[in-house]
Amino acid sequence: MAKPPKQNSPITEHLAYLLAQANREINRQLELRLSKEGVPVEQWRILKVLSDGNGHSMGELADAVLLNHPTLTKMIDRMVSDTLVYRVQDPNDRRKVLMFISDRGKVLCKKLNSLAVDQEEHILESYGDKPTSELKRLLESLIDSSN
Amino acid sequence: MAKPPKQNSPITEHLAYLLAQANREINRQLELRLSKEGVPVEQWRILKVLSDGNGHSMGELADAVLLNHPTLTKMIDRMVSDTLVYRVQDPNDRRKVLMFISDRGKVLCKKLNSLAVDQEEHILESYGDKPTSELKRLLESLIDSSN
DNA sequence: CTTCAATTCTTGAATATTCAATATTTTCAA
DNA sequence: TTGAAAATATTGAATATTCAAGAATTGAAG
Repeated sequence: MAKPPKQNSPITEHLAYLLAQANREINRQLELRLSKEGVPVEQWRILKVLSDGNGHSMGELADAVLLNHPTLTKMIDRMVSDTLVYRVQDPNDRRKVLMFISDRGKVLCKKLNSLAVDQEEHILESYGDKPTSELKRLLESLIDSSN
Repeated sequence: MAKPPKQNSPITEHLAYLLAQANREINRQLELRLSKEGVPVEQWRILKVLSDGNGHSMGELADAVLLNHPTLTKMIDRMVSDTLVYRVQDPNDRRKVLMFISDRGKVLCKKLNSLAVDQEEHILESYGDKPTSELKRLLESLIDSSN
């Protein structure tokens, strides 16, 4: 009797790979739009989180925008130079630094938001309304179940 | 009449963000497993693609494993040093280099595959069978619709 | 109170990635 | 057939990221 061929699944069937591939593609598209304003995706995320007007600590921010602490510190350094955001020492816990968005940052953030909305709309068109919201739902619950 | 507050959707609702977050988390888990063999995820992908025994050009490989050409070149340099893969000039088109997996590479790849399968099983358990295959289906069709 | 461990952020060195330029080979039109 | 354009891979310099260590502050136990 011949062994059944232990068919090893190709890499394209792994969830990790599909996620990486989809992420890469969607990110590439978004990057392309935001490059009109010369801003990397991560900076848009930072501006968007800060645009609630509240102060956010570096740790909080790093989690929210999916960056390591040192990487975030250096990116924030650049954004401070560009006067998009500014640092304030937290008066209640002086180990912490609170980040705020500047007026210039708010103006830029609005432009970026509309570029991003363009993309979302483009996805809705080509991919469909229902699959999009279904995909979002599934991704949220995957993330939940991973904690 | 007060304007309705133009509620700007938080970043956590954007598809691009959800994909990045899910990808980061799943990739982190996979990295953790593969680190048992001291191998980065990208090298596992390379080995897996090459394990069909056929020669693959650098361009083909770069597409398949989601890496830029120069990044791939340098990663392959390391893997050649580790005798996991080797280069052969394509006899039919001498601009190309064909990559092959070595015996050592095959042995390592098998170990890595089972570590990756562990992870997939862990996801199936905590996230569920049906949501997983549904998510895969949606990701594939998103990727399709983006080309 | 004092001291020691934990938390938060930043820094500098090591490592990795990217961009632009280069070298080689092939393709194809004139 | 020749010469210019395209395709393929690599290199080196510029840039970005990461890891490990450091500085400052807080918390909490003795």
